[in-house]
Amino acid sequence: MPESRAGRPRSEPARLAVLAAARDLVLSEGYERVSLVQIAATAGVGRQTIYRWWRSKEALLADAVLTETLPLDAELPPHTGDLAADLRGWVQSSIDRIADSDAAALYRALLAASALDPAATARMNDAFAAPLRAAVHASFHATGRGRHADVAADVFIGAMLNALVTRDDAARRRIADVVDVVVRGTAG
Amino acid sequence: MPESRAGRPRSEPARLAVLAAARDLVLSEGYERVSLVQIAATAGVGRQTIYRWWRSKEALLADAVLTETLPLDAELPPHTGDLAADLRGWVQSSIDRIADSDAAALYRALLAASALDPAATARMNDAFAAPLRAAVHASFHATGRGRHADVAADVFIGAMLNALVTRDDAARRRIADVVDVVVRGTAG
Amino acid sequence: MPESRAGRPRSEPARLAVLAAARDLVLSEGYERVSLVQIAATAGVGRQTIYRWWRSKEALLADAVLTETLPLDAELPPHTGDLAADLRGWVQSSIDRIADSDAAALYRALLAASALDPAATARMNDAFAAPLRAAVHASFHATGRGRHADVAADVFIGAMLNALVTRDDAARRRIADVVDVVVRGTAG
Amino acid sequence: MPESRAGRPRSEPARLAVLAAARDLVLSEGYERVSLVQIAATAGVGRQTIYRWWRSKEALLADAVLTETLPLDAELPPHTGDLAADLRGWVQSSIDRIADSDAAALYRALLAASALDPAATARMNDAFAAPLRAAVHASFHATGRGRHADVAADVFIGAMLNALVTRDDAARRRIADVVDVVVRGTAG
DNA sequence: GGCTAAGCGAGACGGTACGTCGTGTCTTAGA
DNA sequence: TCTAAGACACGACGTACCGTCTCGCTTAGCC
Repeated sequence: MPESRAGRPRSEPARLAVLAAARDLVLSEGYERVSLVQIAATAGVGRQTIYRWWRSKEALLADAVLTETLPLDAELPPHTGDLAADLRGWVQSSIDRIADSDAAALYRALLAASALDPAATARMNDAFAAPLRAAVHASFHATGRGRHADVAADVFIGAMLNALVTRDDAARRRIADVVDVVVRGTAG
Repeated sequence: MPESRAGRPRSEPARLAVLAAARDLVLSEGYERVSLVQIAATAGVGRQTIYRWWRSKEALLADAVLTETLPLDAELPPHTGDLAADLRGWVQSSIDRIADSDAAALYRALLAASALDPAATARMNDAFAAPLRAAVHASFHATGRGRHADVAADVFIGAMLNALVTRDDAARRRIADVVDVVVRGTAG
Repeated sequence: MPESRAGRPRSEPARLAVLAAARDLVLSEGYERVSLVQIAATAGVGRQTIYRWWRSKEALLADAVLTETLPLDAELPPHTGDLAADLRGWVQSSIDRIADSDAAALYRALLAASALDPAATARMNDAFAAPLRAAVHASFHATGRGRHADVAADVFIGAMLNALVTRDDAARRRIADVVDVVVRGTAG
Repeated sequence: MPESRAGRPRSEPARLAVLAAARDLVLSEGYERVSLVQIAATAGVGRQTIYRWWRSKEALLADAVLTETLPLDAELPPHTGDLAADLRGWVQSSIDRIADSDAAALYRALLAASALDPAATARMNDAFAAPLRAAVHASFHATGRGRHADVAADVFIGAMLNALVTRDDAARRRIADVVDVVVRGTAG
């Protein structure tokens, strides 16, 4: 029995309460204005317990934001034979899910953290870019556009980032058109 | 009745020293870790002097980052008759100028600030998105693609954001291909 | 002009408010249970201001207790010709002033600090033992008992310490008898 | 029905290790700076074990200090017929034993605890004042000075406290003279 | 040329958050 | 039921920073 450790085990409920409290406070107070004291109080947890799980407030927030933001679907959109329509629906619904929700602030926080911290970038890639890229690869290879898959994924990811960071609803609605342009531009 | 007031005039050299110090410290310490005390000391300036020019640390950093990051060229790329080649060169050189430079950290800081603060978003739009969008509009209208101008601008901006935030050199190099796809996809 | 320093001068009112708050809280909460947060809040002062004046909570409490406890009278008791009566009245009133007052807790705190910290001992000596010793010296030399002055002072100080630390009212009342015994024992 | 309870019996070695560790740490770190964590670690004991024997850190320290400081001899000094000489030797050797030893810090800690906490005062009284007072009573009654016994005990205790708290070697050496003065002052 | 007023560097002010440490309780596995 | 180990809630400590205020001094425009 190698893994049984002495002493009282760490409280997973406490950890989850902290993550939930962090998410709620990022949403209600804003990423930059959350304090550990607030988080601990909201979670009903001692401050030291937070530092037992995370090295710093920064690490906690990175974890909380990543845990509480849903990763994009890596599943292929259902094939109807019409690539443009399939992608359009899938990309549009992805960005809508991100930008419509109350959690848009969490995604923006995730983006900001990534811009400032390479480590956060890697984690955002795992949850965000990589699944999307995989799905696009599958679709594009299935339709003979394999060599354009990475470029297309760049474009979709970029368009989402743009809509997210600018909060520009018009840009968000134009994402369907972006898909059409890319599908046309990668034909043949 | 001139608006010159009595008393000693504000020191422009002090203001510039503050901006330079802010930029240097963002680069050397990181956006989140700069402190006003550091900035004031580095600039050889009293703290109150900074607050005489900017309302808050946040405002100073936004201003410093924006002042010290070069806005994209709003000038139309020189027309050679080959839209794809013109755009490709212009977009690629823009992103290279941003991402190659030591100041990439400043651009990332600007992006992070925009993600967290709508006010910063507006300023970033003025300096970046708007000029780029204007240039694309001009090019696209001149080549009969006017109705696709906004979508194309979305894509170029997005691709740049993606390359910037992910620090992915491969994605950066693919931006030339992005331009080609968009030009093809908006033909006719 | 050697002493004029740059910057805002330190606030003497703030310092005094801190000392008063420290004294009040030692009296109401007990020496061991006072917290700097309480003191700062009671004094209406930022915590950093306290650390600007004192190096630590310990240093503040030592200073506060010493400042707020009245030193013994170093003045000679009025000579009536009856040394025993003069000393008796003076010693008894000294111990009564210490032990009767609400500030007894402050004197006990001072004693405890002295027991634990030689630096505090020196300060207590200045405020407490030295004046008493000086007064006893004067009286004893004036009455031909000079060579017993130090011993007598030891006894009076010790008796006071005993009454103070034991909180024993009977011992306190016996201090008058202590004086008589010493006067008798040092005669001739 | 014996009062032995079911389950594992408490570990007396653990208790003694805790007391020894507490004493050592008071000596090496200082009374105010000892922590339970240190004590437990030094004693090789779990923290809960300490709380099974003592109600609080304070109670442990009081107990440790008292256990590790030798109480004064309550035994009468051997009668030689010369009260002054007998007392002088006994009192002087008592204070020397206290103040010379490495454990002087423990006695001072005990004194400090007594000044701050009435409960500690009671314990100190049991170990120190009461035995000394009993011995003095016996001696004084045996020599017809019974009515001065309490006063004399006050003086001896006080002189010891004074020497202990002030760390003043001269005062310590004068204790022999104190005895002489008291013996003279209580004659007849 | 002196007066007035605002800016200047410096640094203390009240507050708030951070990350660490200590206390006393609780919860594991094991003796 | 005790043991060592260690997590738990709580709260104090000392530091860092923010944005404001207050010194003595400097630097302009206006009388």
